[in-house]
Amino acid sequence: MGLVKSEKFTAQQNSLANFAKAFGHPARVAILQHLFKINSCICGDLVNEIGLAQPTISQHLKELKNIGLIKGNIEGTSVCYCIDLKNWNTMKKNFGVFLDQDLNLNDSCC
Amino acid sequence: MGLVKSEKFTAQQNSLANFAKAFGHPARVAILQHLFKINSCICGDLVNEIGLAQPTISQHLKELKNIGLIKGNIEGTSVCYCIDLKNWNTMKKNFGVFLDQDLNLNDSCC
DNA sequence: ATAATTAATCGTAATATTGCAATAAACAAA
DNA sequence: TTTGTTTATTGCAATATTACGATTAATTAT
Repeated sequence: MGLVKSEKFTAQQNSLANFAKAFGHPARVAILQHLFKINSCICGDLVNEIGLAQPTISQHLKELKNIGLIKGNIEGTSVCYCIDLKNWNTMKKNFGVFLDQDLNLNDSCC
Repeated sequence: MGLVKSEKFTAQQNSLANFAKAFGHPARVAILQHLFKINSCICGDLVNEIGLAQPTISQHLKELKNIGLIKGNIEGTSVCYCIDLKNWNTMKKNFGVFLDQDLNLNDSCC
């Protein structure tokens, strides 16, 4: 009923799904790409860059921050966001294991 | 409005987000893992394996099939599902580029 | 102090997702 | 043909997500 039955799954499965969910919106993909590209931090430029309203971008940033992929530092009246490389690498490793499952597969079937 | 403004983003960003969305539910993660593990095909065993109702599993299978990650062959009264390795590898390559963005990043900031 | 700037939060509308009971469809076995 | 088996579909209820206008909070500039 609109709510995931997480208790049926392992912690790893839930964790992977949650990170995937974070990547499951193009705005969040674009935000992460822009943060990587700029290499240093960014704030409300993302609103101009992406073209969604400020509260919408702010909401996406909050989700990325909640799951730990980015962090934000207050600099005067603006906020400087950047990738949290430590968490990114942990996520990346787990995702890698999932994506490399095909290496154990001899052949397709059916 | 509950509806993504896809036109604001590139085809690549939308594609990546769509694959991520497919991984964004632990049941679909579990289904894919089980298909890889069994190495050959599977059908309604997934219902027993995962513990969600049959229509729910059927719905998740449909989503995975729609995005091209699995394919199903009818075998008498049951359906044999398996990974679509060709599409899996395409997805994997695109995801890899996204995940490897950190390699261009000299240092974190803020 | 007042005004301007920036970002977060609140409230709300529209749409999407999840889950399942009930049913249908397709086939196999008796 | 009738019965059982398996999977898909329909319909619906509950919850989640997306988006944004309006507002608030915090800081800076005048």
